[in-house]
Amino acid sequence: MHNVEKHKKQMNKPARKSRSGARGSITIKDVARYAGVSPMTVSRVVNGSQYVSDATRQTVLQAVRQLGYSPNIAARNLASARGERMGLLYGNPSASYLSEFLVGALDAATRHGVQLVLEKCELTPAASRRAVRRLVAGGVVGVVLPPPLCESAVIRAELQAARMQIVAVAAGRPPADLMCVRIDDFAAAREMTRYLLALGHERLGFIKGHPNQTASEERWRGFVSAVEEHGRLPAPRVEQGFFTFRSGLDAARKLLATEPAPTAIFASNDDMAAAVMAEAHRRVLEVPHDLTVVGFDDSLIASTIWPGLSTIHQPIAQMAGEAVDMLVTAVRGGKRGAAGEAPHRLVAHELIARESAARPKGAAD
Amino acid sequence: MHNVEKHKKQMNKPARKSRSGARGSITIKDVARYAGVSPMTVSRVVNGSQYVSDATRQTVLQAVRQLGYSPNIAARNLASARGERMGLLYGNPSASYLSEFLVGALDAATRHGVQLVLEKCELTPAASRRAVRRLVAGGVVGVVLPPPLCESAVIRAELQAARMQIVAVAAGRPPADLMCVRIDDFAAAREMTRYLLALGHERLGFIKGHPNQTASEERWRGFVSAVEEHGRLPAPRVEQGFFTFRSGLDAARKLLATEPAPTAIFASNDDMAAAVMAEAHRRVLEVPHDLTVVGFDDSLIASTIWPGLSTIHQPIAQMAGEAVDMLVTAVRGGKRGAAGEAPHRLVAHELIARESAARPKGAAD
DNA sequence: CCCCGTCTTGGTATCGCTACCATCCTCCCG
DNA sequence: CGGGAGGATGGTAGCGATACCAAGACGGGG
Repeated sequence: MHNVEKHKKQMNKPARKSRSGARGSITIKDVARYAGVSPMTVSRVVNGSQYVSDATRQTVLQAVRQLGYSPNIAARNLASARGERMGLLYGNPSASYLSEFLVGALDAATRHGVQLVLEKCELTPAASRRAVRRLVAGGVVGVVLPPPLCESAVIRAELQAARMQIVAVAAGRPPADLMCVRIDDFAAAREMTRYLLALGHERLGFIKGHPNQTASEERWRGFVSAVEEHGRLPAPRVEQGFFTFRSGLDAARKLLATEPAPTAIFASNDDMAAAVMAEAHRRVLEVPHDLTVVGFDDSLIASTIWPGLSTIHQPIAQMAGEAVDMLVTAVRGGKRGAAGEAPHRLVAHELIARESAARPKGAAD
Repeated sequence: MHNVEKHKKQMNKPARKSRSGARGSITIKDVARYAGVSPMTVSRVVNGSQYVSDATRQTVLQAVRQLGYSPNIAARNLASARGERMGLLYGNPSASYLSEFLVGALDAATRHGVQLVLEKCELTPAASRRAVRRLVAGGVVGVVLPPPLCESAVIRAELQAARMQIVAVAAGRPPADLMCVRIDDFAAAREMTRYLLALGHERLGFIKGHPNQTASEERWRGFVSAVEEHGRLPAPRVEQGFFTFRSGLDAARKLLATEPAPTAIFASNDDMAAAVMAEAHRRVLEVPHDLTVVGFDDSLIASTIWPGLSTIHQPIAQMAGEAVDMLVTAVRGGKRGAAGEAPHRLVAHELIARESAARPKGAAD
């Protein structure tokens, strides 16, 4: 209070609010008038400039609060040449993935004041071309590429031809010249496998992911790595899957038909893990008592079904947000970096232990 | 071509593109200069005004295409007082629901040039209050309310106190004074039940939805209605569920333990239906040969699992889009309609027949 | 042949904000 | 005690588009 008076910044108290634009909303000028400063100062306060005295800042902040001022993004974007459009090209990842992804991306977009444009795209070259054309027509300057689209060389080529900035998300093993946000699929799969081994499982089954995604191979490598570092195990049973429930069902059928059957099955994603659980039930095997099942992704189904699936969690929303951050930086910085290294960001995954994993039946308790 | 020359609109062909703002992008003025018309005319063409001659329109359109012009949304919003912020308050609907919802909402938002602000909110009064406060602080003027939040009187009250426009989506039986987009849960459930009856099922089981959602009751009423209109059936078995997989599992256990067991079970949503299938498998019942299972919502899980779940599809993205349309209309039209009837929009649902439903075992083929 | 209404088109003034520069004040150092 | 560095503030000029009004062009009725 003292500060305020000393600095002669007193609140004017005009009875009527918002009389300026007649458009109803409060503008920066209203706040300026109310706080007895210039619009520029208000702008500085709102944007966190250091060149404002504390006293003034407080006065302005109070005025903002009292008037319920919120800056007009359109004007702000216009004046500061922000508000670029960013594209989000999505294929058909699982809906739960997309959902979280959207939340994260949209949040970051709002924070940066950029607009997010969604575009759906099949994996065919023709569809890619069409999608990219639509993005270009929409004035999009950068694109976020969630899986599985980030694996498509065609789409990347199309986008690069259109001189778009690209950030791939969650590609297993991305090219070095592509900006990318991802988890370490290798380390995560290794960690999960170690977890199974630590529980005492020795007869392991593994269901691989779709061969056209590099993440599949990374997860497989992680599994193998843990098995090898443990040593002295019977050779694990392996089946090829394609990330779908159906393919998981087929794989599970084969794995459980072998004799002796695995005591733990690690599926490369949750959909397939859920299928393993379904097949186990049909064979009247209790999960986790008779069979341990774990997945990867922590997708919706993992926590929907019962017992809950132990799996690897990716902070999808956070990753999407960082991808947008990265894109904004790249676009604003204008860093068409000399074709060399592009920024890669590795975020932490997390092993979520739910009810689907336990010690094998024979094990000492 | 003749038209063009007659009207003296010839393309100037300045070699260099985009020289104005040095900000890189092409502005309306560039196009105007290139096409030899005034910026206003370009604006009219781009916005589809009727007061432009065909010849001029063509010239301008070509200029737009050649220059790759795309209007600056920020400027447009600023000049035309658009670009309002709309909120999307989401609780924890299934992720797949949210995902589709976001896609539809975001698309509509982009179309209208409004910004979409996401806000997560638990169902407690405190959390609601906080969420609403954040929305207000964010300058949001209208809110879309997907289920289950649209059922919360607390949230509605909070929002109304903040003088927000509200559109509820998919509330089963919404108050008349609330703008709303939904399907006819009653009719849909009746249709599904008739479908089961038409297949020849007579011993039916039904799992109710969460009692705090009006949609649950509507679906139940639809089921009852179809059963009654058919007449002469053994009384259906009914269990209370809560829309979760776990609750479906419990309900299924009870339903399948009765003697004689139902030949068809209608769960009030897909998660519970999936649980019924899981429980059936554990009892070594083949779906659909030994038991028919149907759900409601066509959520992700319905098409993920095998056999695929027959269910009721809601056009979620479309509904979200219409909700945003409605909100924009309400906000721009300033229709604080006299507390009476608010617009309700009923969209068509669709019965999706997948593999989980078939004639009962005993039935003549 | 004039006048007026309708179709087209162009100017001008913002919209709300920030970039940029000018200014003024304060305080420190020689 | 003067000069200068740098903090704090204000003024001005747009950003790129549309709203609104004014003004030509054109054709038909009196």
